[in-house]
Amino acid sequence: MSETTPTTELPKHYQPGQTEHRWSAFWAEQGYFSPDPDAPGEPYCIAIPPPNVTGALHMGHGLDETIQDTLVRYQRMRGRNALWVPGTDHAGIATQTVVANKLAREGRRRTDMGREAFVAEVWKWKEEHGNRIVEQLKRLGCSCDWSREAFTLDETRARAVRVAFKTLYDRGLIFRGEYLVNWDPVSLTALSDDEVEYEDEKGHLWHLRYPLEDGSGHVVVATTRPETMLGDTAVAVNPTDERWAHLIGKHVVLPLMDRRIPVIADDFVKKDFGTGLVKITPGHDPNDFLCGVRHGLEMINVLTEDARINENGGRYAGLDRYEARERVVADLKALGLLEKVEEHDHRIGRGYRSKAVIEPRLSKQWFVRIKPLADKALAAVESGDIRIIPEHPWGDVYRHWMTNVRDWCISRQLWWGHRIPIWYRRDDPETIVCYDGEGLPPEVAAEPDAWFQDEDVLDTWFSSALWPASILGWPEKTRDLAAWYPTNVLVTGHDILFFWVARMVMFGIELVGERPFHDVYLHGLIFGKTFYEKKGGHMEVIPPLEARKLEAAGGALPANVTARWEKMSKSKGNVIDPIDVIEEFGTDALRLTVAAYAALGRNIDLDWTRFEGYRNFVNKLWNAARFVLMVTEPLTGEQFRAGTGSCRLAAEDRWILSQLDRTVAAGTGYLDAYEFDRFVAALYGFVWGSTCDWYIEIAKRRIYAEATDPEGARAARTTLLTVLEHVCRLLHPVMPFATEEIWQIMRERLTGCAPGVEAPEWAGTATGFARGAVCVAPWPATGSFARDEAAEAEIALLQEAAGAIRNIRGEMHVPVDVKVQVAIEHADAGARAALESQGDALRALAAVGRLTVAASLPHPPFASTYVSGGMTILVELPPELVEKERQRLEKELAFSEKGLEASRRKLANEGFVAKAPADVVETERAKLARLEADVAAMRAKLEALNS
RNA sequence: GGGCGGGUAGCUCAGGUGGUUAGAGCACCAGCCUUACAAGCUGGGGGUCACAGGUUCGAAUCCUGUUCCGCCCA
Repeated sequence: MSETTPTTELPKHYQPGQTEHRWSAFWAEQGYFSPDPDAPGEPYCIAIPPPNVTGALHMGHGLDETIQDTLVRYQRMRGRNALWVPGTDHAGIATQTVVANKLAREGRRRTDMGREAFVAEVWKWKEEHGNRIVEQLKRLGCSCDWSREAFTLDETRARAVRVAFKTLYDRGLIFRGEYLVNWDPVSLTALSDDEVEYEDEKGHLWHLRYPLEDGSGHVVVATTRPETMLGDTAVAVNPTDERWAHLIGKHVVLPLMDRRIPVIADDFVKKDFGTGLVKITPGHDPNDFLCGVRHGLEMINVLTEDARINENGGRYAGLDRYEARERVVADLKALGLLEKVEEHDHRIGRGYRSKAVIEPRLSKQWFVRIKPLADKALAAVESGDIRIIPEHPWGDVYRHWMTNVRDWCISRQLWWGHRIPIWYRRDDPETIVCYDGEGLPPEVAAEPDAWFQDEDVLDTWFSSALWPASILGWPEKTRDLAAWYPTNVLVTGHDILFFWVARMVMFGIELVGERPFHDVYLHGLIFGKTFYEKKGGHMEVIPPLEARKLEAAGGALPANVTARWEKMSKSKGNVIDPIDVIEEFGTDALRLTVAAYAALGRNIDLDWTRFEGYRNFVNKLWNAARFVLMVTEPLTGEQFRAGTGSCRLAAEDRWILSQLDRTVAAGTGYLDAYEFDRFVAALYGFVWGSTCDWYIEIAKRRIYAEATDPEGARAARTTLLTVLEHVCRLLHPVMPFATEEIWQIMRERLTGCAPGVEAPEWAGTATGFARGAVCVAPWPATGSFARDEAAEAEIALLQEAAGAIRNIRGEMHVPVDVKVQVAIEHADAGARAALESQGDALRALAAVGRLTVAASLPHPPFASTYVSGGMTILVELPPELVEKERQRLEKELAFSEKGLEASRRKLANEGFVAKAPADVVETERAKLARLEADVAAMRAKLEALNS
């Protein structure tokens, strides 16, 4: 057993840097977070959204991980057999790009090295850098089971991917087809629809003349991409467009290429766009492609894979697409075939990694047939098997997407990833073998030279889509899988609802046979504040350090500075690095802050200054704990074990325990409902507002009066420790480190047990001290302490009276060390008794000297007055303050009169009295009566002052 | 162009099914190093709840329109 830390040695400020590593190591040693699948307790499981293996922790992770850890810790404390599986994602394009760039800086080219050598380099990189993100997750306090850490490209996950692919292939749900894909001409790979980001860009609309074959003139087509005309195979008009009806069926001669192409009718053509005539390039435009399929048009590809014109582009072959555009336009102009050019905004797609302008491209790719999978995935949400939280708007977004989703292109022309498990016969590439075992399929092994494997790898999301099952060992029927699948909740940002969440649902249902999770909790995205300074005619980004000074300075911004909330990006200087926050404020403060921001369905505009507020809260709890530990030293473990029930509790004890019970009930409800912001607010208010501001201050009196009232001191001490111990357990899920630190100090003092050592004799007490750590202590139960409305009313009265006297003292500038004489009149006998019993507390809280309470009292020569609801408080003051009191009282009077007027208006309104519910009217009447009395009393007082 | 959010104090945000004299934290002002905490304590000032209509006895809350900001889809 280790030495108990003397309270006097506890630092005045909580020091996160000193405690966090210690408890992280302790939890790991104890194995608290590595559950056995056969252990008792209903299973509870979360699969982490795997961060990119090459990435670094950002605020989005800070939020995502905090929420998951809060849930897992909460459920673990509730007695669930809780498992949180960590892991990382191989992130195909991102990682390959990072490593290729690094090699390029060393003068080595991927294409020169060859596939095997390059992939080996990526693995090397992964081994060197993959741990960084894991270490950072640990710093966030994540209670993951690190022994089950998974990687989307490791052995187990690779097998899952092969089996998934083969199963889908055998069921006809994977097919190969020629499609127009989103081609990234820089990364040289196809991208899925959602890996393309669209943005508006200024461009032009070129009006081109295509001569009619019969020499009867020409048609004018409008296009934003004139170079694609090289691949045109038709001109289309809307069938209802009377202007051009006579052209349908005729032919035009495609300029520059001298190709004869038809004029066709298709209702996708918008009559009001350009001339109402559009050129059709099935090989290079998605709409035109579909049109081409409908009309059986020839599909001509005029671009190479790196976006140059190919041999189909005649004399333009070899030119880059933008050079070709200029040349085509110039040549058409020279031929008199350029009618006009207009300014035109259009949307262009860019690869979300490479930022290259995406080129629609015809090519052979593997696809997942989505419709049958989407139907089931849709049904799972419709039936309530899967709950999307918050339902609005994401439930509708999900449904809409699932009903309109297109086939999913899963081929990626990369080297880093799961190689497509397909082999083709060299002499007949239509002969295909799909194999889900390790190594080569038998027919290939028999004749290795006769076959070749597909060069491509699978889209990273293909392996991520299997994640909730593959982390538990699927396709093997493991004990983990039996215990923890389906997982309980998937926590992620709403930006990857389609990328990932939807695909997990589809694969889970189709391949594993069951939904991958019950709940999907989608949180908002995090934005940072960018500061701009007006300089001359333009706005300039203010660099981070200066920006932070501006923000910390508070108050309004200078006139030439404006701030906007934008996606965090380094160039804007609005990135907040969670590790920096942890260094400066501590992990608990970071977690409290993001949890407090996590209101359902909202994006988060993250403000630096909030971290400080929650750092202060952690420190507040720390100091409350220091105080409690200091003043409760005389209390023995046995006395404490007897509990608050063994004490003669005062009203304030019953009050705080009653408040505690309400907090337990509310807090539990909030966590069950994923309302983390409300949870934090409730606990913050209880700890700071109720416990520190009032209970501790009131309790001091009995502790210091121990000699005359030992029983009272014992009750106060027991209550203080009880409240603190419960607060530690309640706050632990969101604030793991400080609570473990405080709880262990307390526990060691009272039980004599070192961290981790169980204390069976404490089982069944109101505390969690039987267990060796707060992270495995039981969650506080609602109903452990009585709700005591009489005590609540008594303390509310004390708070009102203390507040009133403090207000008077403050407004009248009575020095702190001067005690005031106070007389309180109250019409109600019960209230008088309550005030009498709280007299000592009131004297201490409001620096009151003599205090008298009665139904009616002789008023002193001059006093400052507070009037409310049958209570009159008179604070004796020196006569020279009479003018000040007049002003103060007039302000109070004006305030009450305003309320009185509003109340009168309401009750004078016949409609209100007739139609409002009786209890509302009754409440209003009582309010009116109270305000009338208050106002009358204040007026009388003012008159007395004036006489 | 279609859809969905949002606009509440200088800043960040609360305000489930309409009924408080509209709240909190930070910032601001005044006073306090009162032995748990100055990362603190006490008091105070500050909002025509984006705008305009409407429904209702009653609207920050419900409806319509306008406007601004953001996101998603085409």
